[in-house]
Amino acid sequence: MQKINAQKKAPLSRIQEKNRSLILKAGLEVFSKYGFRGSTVDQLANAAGMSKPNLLYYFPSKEAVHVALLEELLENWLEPLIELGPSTNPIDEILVYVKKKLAMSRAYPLESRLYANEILQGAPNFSDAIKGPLKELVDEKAALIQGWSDEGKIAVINPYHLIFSIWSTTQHYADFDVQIGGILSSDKQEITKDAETYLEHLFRSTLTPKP
Amino acid sequence: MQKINAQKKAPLSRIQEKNRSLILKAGLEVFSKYGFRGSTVDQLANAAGMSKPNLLYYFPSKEAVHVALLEELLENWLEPLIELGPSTNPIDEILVYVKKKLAMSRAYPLESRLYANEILQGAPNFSDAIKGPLKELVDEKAALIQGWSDEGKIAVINPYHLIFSIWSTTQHYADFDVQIGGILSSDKQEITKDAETYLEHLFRSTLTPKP
DNA sequence: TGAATTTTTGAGCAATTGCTTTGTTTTTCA
DNA sequence: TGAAAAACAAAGCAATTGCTCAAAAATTCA
Repeated sequence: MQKINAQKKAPLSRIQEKNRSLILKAGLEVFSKYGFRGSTVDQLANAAGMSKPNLLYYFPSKEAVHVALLEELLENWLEPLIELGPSTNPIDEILVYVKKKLAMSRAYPLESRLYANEILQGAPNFSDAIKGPLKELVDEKAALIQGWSDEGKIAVINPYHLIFSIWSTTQHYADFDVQIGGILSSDKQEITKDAETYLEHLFRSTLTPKP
Repeated sequence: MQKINAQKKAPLSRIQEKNRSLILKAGLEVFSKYGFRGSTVDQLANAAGMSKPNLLYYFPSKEAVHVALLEELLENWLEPLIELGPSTNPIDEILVYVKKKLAMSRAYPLESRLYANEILQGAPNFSDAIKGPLKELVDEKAALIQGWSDEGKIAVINPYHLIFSIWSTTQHYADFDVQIGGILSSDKQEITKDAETYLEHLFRSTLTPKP
């Protein structure tokens, strides 16, 4: 258990780069589908196209792969909300955020499901991130939105629950993809278009102040 | 593989009744947290307070417990939507549905998570239900809502995506419970109250036709 | 009561789990 | 080129998996 120099950042050879990314890609596929406990190292190794011991040569354990994925995920997850900022037109500013989140659900459905799986299982590897950086960011943006509300630029709404509803409606298109595909017969592109139209109407109506 | 009399409905003794329900309760707790693949028969038996072979005396396999739970779930899941029907006040009719769904998320969070887990994993035991009864019901109610929209009684919206947004926003309070609890400091009762106020505003604004 | 039936479980099975050992192959670079 | 280092994998480890067996304990009911 020696770990004097916590980071001995040997700059990663080309092979290391490639294999670590193969493993992370495989981990994303497998963990997002079966959750941490439902996934096996064999599945990971197969999906990554390498032997089990070789996978464990790059990551010390199954959990290490999972943690690495979650850390990477957090950044991308927070990014669109970070970009939400002061604006002369708060409604459009919020709608841009909605559209970015919807686009992310479409572009990165596996990431969305990985996240959903982790939360569903009680966030055993993520509760620090939730109570720390995520909460701070949400508090900050909720205050911003509350300000708009106080100024009468948007309707009077609870900013936290607004954010929750943006998350839930947009991520739904990734997480419940199978359900939506079973109910709607249109192709994905059309579903996405309809979703965007609907969500634009949904949040614009909600945010527009009443006279 | 004989199965001449498919149903030999011996009417279940008191012991059978009790133990089957103990097992289903245990299955709900375990499967809703870890998904099917992430749950073990040992966990089920422990949660049910009985030995492993005894559990398997009542259900032939781990999968049988899971399937039984999903079948039970489907009915309860569809019920509130079934009740959505013709009304002279469509907006309130839909808002009643929203409130019922939110109440269900609060009363039966484990059921919600069981469902979410199954969908996330690709609905291996549920895709028939989705493409069959669920789709039919949603088609029917979407037509009803479309009618209201055509008559100008509610705003012009895509009824399918309206339903998806009701599902996602309400179920979010069960499925992402851990995340919400990490962000909000208020107690559950207050969160539920705020959620209800917010969702009422959200869907009323959306559904109210523009002049 | 007591014989038949139902319920329960300790022990155990083959297969799978996460991970290690041990050694071979490939790559690097002096 | 060749020796050191890095990359790889066959075999195997103890523990856990889903499930079975055989027999004991509890219950039912004539």
